[in-house]
Amino acid sequence: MQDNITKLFKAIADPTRRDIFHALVIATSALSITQISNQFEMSRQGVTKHIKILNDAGLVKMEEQGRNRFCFADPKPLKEVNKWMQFYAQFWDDSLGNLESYLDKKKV
Amino acid sequence: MQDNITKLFKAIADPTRRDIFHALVIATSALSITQISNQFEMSRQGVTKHIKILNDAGLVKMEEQGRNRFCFADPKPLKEVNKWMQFYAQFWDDSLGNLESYLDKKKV
DNA sequence: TAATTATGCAACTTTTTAGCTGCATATTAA
DNA sequence: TTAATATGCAGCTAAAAAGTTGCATAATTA
Repeated sequence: MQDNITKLFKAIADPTRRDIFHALVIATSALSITQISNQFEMSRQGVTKHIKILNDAGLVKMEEQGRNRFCFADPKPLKEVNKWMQFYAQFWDDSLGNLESYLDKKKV
Repeated sequence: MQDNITKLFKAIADPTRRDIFHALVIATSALSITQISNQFEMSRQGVTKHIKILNDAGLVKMEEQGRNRFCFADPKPLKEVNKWMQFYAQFWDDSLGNLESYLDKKKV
């Protein structure tokens, strides 16, 4: 299968999933699948699939309560994405200069 | 078509493309398509396609020189990804507390 | 108990993605 | 000029992704 970081990147690469994730992050409480589906012009099963992918990536957690399955966002895994980006951040500005400093460090 | 941020996320969602991008970032000079291809166990045309996607996302720039097309990385667009993540960073640690502070801010 | 509601599972279609091979062409080297 | 090299373009395949509908089932509500 795919490694975790790839799962993460793929999970947030889809605009609908970013929207679902965002809705869960700013929600004041956990939301059931149906509640989430109602916010999107897509079938419930379509939303369910997206949530499964977000869940596999660790970005959404669930809690069953009777016939409801309440979902809530867990942004922590995004730390990994941030970590991945940190390496490239040194090249964002003044890229040549920073590249040189990176190469210097590498030599030492 | 896709919006820029989605192009960016999709570009880095593929592990091969992250590898190609990384190779270009740490390269001491621009590399031709053939030079890049030689570093990967994949056909030149496969690599070319990945580079096109990275180029569309703005992460790779090119410069033609005779029969060569030299490629080099441009990590700047990743700033956008970083910006996207900044919003969620406030929920990484002590997520409930920070969520509340976000909600407080929203109310004001 | 009967009707409603929330959900999962399975099967299917369509689109996108990742990769390939083959061929044409332009540039450079012998 | 001939051979080699670097590349693009087109077309193809296979697998993955995004989304659908239909049906079954468990939990609630009337």
